[in-house]
Amino acid sequence: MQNRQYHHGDLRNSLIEAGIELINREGTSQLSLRKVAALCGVSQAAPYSHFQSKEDLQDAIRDYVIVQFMEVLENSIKDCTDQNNPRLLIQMGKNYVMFFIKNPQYFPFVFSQQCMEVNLSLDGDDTRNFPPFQLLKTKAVPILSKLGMSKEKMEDAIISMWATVHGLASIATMKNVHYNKDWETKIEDIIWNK
Amino acid sequence: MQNRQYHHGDLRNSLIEAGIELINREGTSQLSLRKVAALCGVSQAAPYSHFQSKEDLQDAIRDYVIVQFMEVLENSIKDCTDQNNPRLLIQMGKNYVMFFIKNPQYFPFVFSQQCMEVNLSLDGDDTRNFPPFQLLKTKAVPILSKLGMSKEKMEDAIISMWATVHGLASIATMKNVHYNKDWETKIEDIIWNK
DNA sequence: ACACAATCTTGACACCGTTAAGATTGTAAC
DNA sequence: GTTACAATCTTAACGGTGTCAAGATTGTGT
Repeated sequence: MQNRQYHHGDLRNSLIEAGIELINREGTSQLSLRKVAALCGVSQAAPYSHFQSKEDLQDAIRDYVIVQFMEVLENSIKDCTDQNNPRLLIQMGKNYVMFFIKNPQYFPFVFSQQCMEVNLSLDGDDTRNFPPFQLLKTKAVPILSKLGMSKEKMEDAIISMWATVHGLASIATMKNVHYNKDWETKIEDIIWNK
Repeated sequence: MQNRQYHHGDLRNSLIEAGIELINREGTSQLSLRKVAALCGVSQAAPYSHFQSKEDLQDAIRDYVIVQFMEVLENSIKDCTDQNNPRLLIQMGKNYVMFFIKNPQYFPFVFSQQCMEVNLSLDGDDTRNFPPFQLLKTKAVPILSKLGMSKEKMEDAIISMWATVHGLASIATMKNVHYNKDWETKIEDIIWNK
């Protein structure tokens, strides 16, 4: 691992982390393979030993961000003793929005492209489902079942929940949005107001 | 207006329409000044006589799309005899989502950047507010007032309504979304389910 | 007829993603 | 230890991009 000539040692991960740094510093639109390579001190074509294309690197960075996102969501409900309390869903929703308010650059990056599978239906294949929505599904189904909700209504309700928090995150992370209240304390009121 | 040498005649509008065509045909990411110029039969630098930058052209195209969008929203409620019927808000919401389902390319384009002002609060300056949200505001306030809703709750409710339909549009226009039902007939159920 | 401003072209620059060809290095087999 | 091989990285080049400077063309008003 000497003074790194040629072999970097851990270039793949370094490229991902440099990409994260670039997105945070200059925004999603400023992410480029050449800048990321330069940040890692390698030539412009070096990334192609680890990624097939820029989109491939973006996918890897996206996965990296989603892992962080999932940690936040899971931490937000791990203290709930009663896993059947509807408050659990509010907690998750609140943290969904706050994650992107705290990292506004991540929102257009995570949702810019087409790269993730989403299964909105309650039946069907969930194996490759977008992890945050899959988490909502698995947590919401038992809670709503206990409330006596039909399967049809349940599907609508779960989509509605995701749409609300996702839309709120989208709106709150827009650049020229003026809101004279504190998101952290208001999100809950807004979500409830359905 | 002969056989257009040099002076095109209506290049500014032609560039905007060519941009629209390009977005519909190849997607937002494929929009480029040079392609748009080529579509209009002018040189690569010609657009700079009418737009300061690519972003400036994008803003003009965005305005053009938003005008179409506003026509759809206004048409969706012009037949409502009772302007105080809450159904009016559902109608608008449904058409908000359907506009982007019918034109999926427009969603990432209209909401990609930072160029529009948004005032979420009920007070404050609405003169340059994002027109679709401003329309929702002006229509929702009298309806919710008649229902006896407080101003504080009203603000939350209006934000919540926008978030829900906006999130629904965002989700429905994602590329790899699987939904085994018809959006047109289900949107209303999903919105109601709050 | 002239002057001027608006409009458009040509040519260049830096940056970008991507590829081909080849150089360097770690590793496993002998 | 030497040798072969695969992985990794570099250099050089291609076409595409936004942008700017210089100058050519044209409509318009004096």
